[in-house]
Amino acid sequence: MKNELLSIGEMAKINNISVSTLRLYDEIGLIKPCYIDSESRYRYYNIRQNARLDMIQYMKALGMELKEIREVLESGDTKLIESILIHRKKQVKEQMQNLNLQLAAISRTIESLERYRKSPNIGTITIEYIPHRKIYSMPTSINFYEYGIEVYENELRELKNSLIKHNLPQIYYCNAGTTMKKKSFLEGRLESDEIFVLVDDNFPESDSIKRIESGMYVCIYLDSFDDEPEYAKRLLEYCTENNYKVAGDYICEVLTEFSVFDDEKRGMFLRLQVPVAFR
Amino acid sequence: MKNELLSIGEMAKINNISVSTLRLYDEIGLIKPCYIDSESRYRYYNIRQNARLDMIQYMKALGMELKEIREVLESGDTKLIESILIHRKKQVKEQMQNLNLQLAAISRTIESLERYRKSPNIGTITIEYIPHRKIYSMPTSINFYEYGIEVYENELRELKNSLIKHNLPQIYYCNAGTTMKKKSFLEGRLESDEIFVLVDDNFPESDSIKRIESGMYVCIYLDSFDDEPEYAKRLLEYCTENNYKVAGDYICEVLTEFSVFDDEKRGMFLRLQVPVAFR
DNA sequence: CAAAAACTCTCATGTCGGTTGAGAGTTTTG
DNA sequence: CAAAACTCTCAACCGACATGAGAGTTTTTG
Repeated sequence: MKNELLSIGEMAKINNISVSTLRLYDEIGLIKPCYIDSESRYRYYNIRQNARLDMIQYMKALGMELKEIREVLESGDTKLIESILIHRKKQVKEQMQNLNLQLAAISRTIESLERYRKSPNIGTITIEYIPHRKIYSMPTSINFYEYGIEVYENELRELKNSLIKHNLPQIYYCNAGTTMKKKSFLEGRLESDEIFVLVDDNFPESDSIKRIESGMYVCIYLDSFDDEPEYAKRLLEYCTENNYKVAGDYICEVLTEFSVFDDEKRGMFLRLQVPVAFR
Repeated sequence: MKNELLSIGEMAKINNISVSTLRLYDEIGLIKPCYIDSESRYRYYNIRQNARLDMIQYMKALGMELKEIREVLESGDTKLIESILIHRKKQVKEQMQNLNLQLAAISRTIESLERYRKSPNIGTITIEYIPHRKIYSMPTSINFYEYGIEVYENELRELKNSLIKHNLPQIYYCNAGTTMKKKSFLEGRLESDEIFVLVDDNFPESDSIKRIESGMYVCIYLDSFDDEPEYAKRLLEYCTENNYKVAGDYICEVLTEFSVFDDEKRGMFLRLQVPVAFR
């Protein structure tokens, strides 16, 4: 081996890159060895080619694709690289936003799991302060209490598609819930009013995004939609017996949902709640 | 088609997913159609299976891999999902850091391109205020001015590997530079002292990371390392003629580098500089 | 100077999360 | 009952490599 020339292994080592990557780069024309032995087909590089390889690695670190890098290297056009970078900048910003949403969602989910593990027994009634929340909601087109779970699932689909249409990250589609008018609840009629998902507090209020005020809520816990009618009744009875004055609409909130156990049912942890006023 | 069953196309549509994705999920066991016609092999889903599909899509939105999702669904273990999520959280945070670095590097590069286009003619001498900078540096093991570009390239490799060893993002490896002691410069001897890369201002100072103070610098612009000796000489002459008192070490800074034009040389834009004191 | 070790070659395959397409068969619609 | 719409399986493709087989080459070692 001549003094000046580096074998592919040496070139790889001094550049912290793998031999196969160098071969790939040769194949796609990113960086060709300066000399190829015509008999053995061995590739040999010149140390000066490091400059080009540095450039390649730098552009890669900027997130450019190999195809783009090749175009830049072929054209030698600084305008081209600039336009690619400006485009890339947008991409990166979007990715960061997505990651932020993901991170928040992951944290929410971990918390939700913790809550699930420490959850009260089914049927427990509590009186809790619940901070304010924001929801993305849609009126239900049918009273799904009168029909089966299929109708509820359809409503859910519509909510999901509506979220997508409104360009809201689909990641919010989880922990859904439904509301019922105070009047219906008090009169013991199960009449669905709205279906919703919780969203970030910093979304501006609008037609579909509204705020549920904080306050004291009487709550009852359960683990299946099937039991909602019965437990809603118990909740109402409890309020009546204890003379709590229902101060707003009824909410059925999904705290945790793991549809992992079988295909047929949503494995859930629910909290039915009504705001109550003291005095 | 029975009332209860959804064809794969219907299932796809109501879930905003493609038919082929559903087939893939079937194949890898994420979600199996509840009924397959034994003659036509057509897949049919139940609307209740949306719950499982929702779960899948949600976990996907959290950045989980399909394999992980399958494991969670198979085991039905909330501990498993939690450990995956905790791990994923770390990943996401790392990714965000990387993206932040990328974004900064992209912006620097775009600026550098702009600067390149508005750069003064070769040989221009300026007197400029240069804000303080931070550098990651290594002493040069040989005086590369005495040897060829190969020796300089070797020093560069060492700097690069040193960066990697110190766990500094490789993205800083760009816009390298070298320094020379004030004494050497004043006596007209070309003796390399250090080789460096610029790093973020918020890195803490250490053995290898130090601060170059802000100040007025006499500078000369050029476009090739080959010309450095000559232009360094001109810089010194200029200082002498104009009675500028050299106040610190000489710096050779790479402002822009595009090794795109050929394999043999670094296509560069350089600024030689010495700090000067006015009294 | 020969044998062993280390290296390199080409070519094929796998990774992930799908998408696209071909060619054949099935269901729905008018 | 024909046409349109749908679905099936199977294979190939994307990007940026990694891995491995089997053959050949170079370098090191004794």
